[in-house]
Amino acid sequence: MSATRSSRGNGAPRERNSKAAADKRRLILDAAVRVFARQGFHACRVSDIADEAGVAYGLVYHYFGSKDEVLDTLFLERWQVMLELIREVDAGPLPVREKLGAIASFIIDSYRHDPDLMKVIIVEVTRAANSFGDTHIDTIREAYELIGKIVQQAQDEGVFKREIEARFAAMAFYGVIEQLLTGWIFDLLPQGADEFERAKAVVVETVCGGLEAPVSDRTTPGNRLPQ
Amino acid sequence: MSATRSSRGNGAPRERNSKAAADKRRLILDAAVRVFARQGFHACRVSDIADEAGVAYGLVYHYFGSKDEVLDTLFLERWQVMLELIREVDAGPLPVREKLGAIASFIIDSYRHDPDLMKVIIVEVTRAANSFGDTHIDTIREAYELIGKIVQQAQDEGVFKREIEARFAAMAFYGVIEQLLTGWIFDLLPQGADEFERAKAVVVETVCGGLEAPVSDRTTPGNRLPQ
DNA sequence: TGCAATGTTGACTGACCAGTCAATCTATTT
DNA sequence: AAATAGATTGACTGGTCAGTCAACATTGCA
Repeated sequence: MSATRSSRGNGAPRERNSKAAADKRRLILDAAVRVFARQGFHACRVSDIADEAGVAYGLVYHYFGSKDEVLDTLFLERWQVMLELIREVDAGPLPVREKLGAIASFIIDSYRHDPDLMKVIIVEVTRAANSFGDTHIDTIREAYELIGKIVQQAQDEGVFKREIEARFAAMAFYGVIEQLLTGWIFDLLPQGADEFERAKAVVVETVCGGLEAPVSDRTTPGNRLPQ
Repeated sequence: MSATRSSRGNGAPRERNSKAAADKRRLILDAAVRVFARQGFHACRVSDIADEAGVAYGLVYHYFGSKDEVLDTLFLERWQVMLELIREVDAGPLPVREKLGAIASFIIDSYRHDPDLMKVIIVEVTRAANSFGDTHIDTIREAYELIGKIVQQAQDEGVFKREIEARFAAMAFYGVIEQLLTGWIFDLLPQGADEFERAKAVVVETVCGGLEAPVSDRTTPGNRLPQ
């Protein structure tokens, strides 16, 4: 399965018909999201994707080097956007609580906006050791590390207590979010605009509540990170 | 893939050679854990399991109805033990923090004792919507609900604040644990006896810290659950 | 000793499906 | 209008693998 990864890095043809071509490519990607979400990556056939997109079987291979590459593309496309968001938040001047709140909001809104895509990313990539998770491990790790950096800074400022290692705290934070999405994906938690908003509050309340230092410690600024 | 689920519910032959037969069965199960952990359920062949166990291909089908049934068995075997532990803890008289601590300890110790098995359960079942996760959803849900019950009780006692719904809190708690295991599985977090112990503290600190009510609210006992 | 009954073997089959490719179509350029 | 290049089609192939089965082995009992 994971043998034939990629081969034609580009995917999208250049000039000329590029507009129409890009549209077809997107059509296939969107169809793939639906099919992967409905049947799972392993259980679906490439022909299911083609059928869902209303194109011929071979066209999938015109735009993508392999079935794997379709999923890779979907994952990277979304994860890069998320990494960018986290980097921006990290660089900004907000207090930790709001930084983490912004990240939680982004991920939960991603789910609200396209639950199928997030389902596919979580189910087929983020948790899939031995297959896609392993392939993209460095990309995934980067998110954890950026969150860890935010926690670290809060610890340096004395807002978060130091007893809990930043790495651990970052995993905890991300874990809570992903588990909430998992709850929605498996239909274990009710969904809806209200629920999503409340979930955002839960993430921040729960995790930050447990990480914050007693008010006294707000002294000792410690050494901030160079940048 | 998920078509031929079960057919011979028993699996273990009865009397007579039952001792030796049970051993062979276990031999196959243990081999399957290693193979599933190493290659993943989808990527491995039944012959890999047979080879790893040092038995003939056909013997796997003597003890199990299908490849799926092997994984089902591994999952259920472990999950039932966990459910029992949670039920005991729930019924006991400990304060919430210790109840949740005991659950976190159990899961983390399960990983320490048999990381391959926990890897398989998390990667192939717990997060696998559309395949095994879907099949076992009710069994999985039960764990979340039992944890929710513990949180609920703490809220009734005024130890945990009521703003965060028990269901959410339970998911958050479990999510933190599973994400830590995921960190170890993907080699994103260092492992070792010390790390595991610290992780237990992190889970309880982080989540309970965020859920506990300010000391004042310890009044209003509210209505306890009937039992 | 002989006869069930269960344990064990591995070659074989039938279905399935990712990926290929030669042919056809469409648009753009000159 | 002819030429070129990319877009689109879908039948076909080659390999893979879950599951079957008929034969052989071992065990316990009568």
